[in-house]
Amino acid sequence: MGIDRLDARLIELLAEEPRIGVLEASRRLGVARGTAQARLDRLLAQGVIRGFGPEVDPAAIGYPVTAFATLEIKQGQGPDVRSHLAGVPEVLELHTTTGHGDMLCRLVARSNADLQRVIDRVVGFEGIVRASTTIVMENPVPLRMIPLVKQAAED
Amino acid sequence: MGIDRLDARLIELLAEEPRIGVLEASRRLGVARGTAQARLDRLLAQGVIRGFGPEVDPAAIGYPVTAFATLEIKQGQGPDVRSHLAGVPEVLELHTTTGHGDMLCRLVARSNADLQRVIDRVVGFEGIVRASTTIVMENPVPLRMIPLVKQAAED
DNA sequence: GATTTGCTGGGCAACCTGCCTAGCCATTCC
DNA sequence: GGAATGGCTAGGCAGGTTGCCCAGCAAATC
Repeated sequence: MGIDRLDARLIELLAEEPRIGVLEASRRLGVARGTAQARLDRLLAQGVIRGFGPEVDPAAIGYPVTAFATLEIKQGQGPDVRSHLAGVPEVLELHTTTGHGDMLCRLVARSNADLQRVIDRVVGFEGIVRASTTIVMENPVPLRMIPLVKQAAED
Repeated sequence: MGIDRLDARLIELLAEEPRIGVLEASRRLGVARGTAQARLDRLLAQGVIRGFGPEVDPAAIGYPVTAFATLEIKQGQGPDVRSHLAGVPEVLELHTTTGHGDMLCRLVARSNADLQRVIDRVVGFEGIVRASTTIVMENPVPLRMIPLVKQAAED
């Protein structure tokens, strides 16, 4: 039910050069095509690989500013706040966290000035008590899974 | 240099069904294959689409716990802390933020108990003054770009 | 010892990709 | 006005890939 070294190498390979396809991957891994095919099918079936969606860079479409906002929610307003935030395109993701009924969300904006508009829209909602925002300056480690995948394969 | 409606629909289509390929996409969009091809090439060249890497679900490979840690860094230790964190597989991403020389990082762990080990490893480094961690309970809005892409197309 | 599971190596038709051509149309430039 | 440019359509072609199938084999399991 876990993941082995072959799986990890497959994922790694696909992460580096997503366009190669199963056949080429099997060649590089030194296994039969059927094997690579079967592994990939299994990884998809198990949900290890969710899909191969295009990774869009918000900066490249005019949203170079990223920020994280911590929201304090009024008791029992969780569901409403969620659907409100889900309706804001600039909210890229939303997590509910431990603590004071808090949420953490990732925002993007067209500029620092525009961020104000986004934040106003985010917090302009009955049920959000308080919000604190931190702006991202750099992203030294962009979202990555490969090191984790490698580690997971050692079991 | 921006993005138009056709681009947005293309991205949307590829996000929903990444395996369809250019030909099928062009059919569904009602344009010639060459057009879809050219659009996709341009999106890739411009960096709007970074790639089509596999989206791996950490939970499915044994890391169901997600947390965010805010780190306070000692003056001038930024670069060292970065490379330290880059070496920890459980650190999925790292941002430097405004404020007190802070960083924000996303962590995963095998369990709540295991999270302690991860945090110890993260903060067990000369240069990190303080760390505060919040555990993610739910993820009502998983990372998404489509709404933003649609909005960006309206310009 | 018998069965199951996973891998290999190969084959086949259908399909897609990368690349190219030619014509068309609208916008832009001289 | 007239020409050039850029983006789209429509089609063709060779080569590679996919999806699917089979038989043989080895190791692990019962």
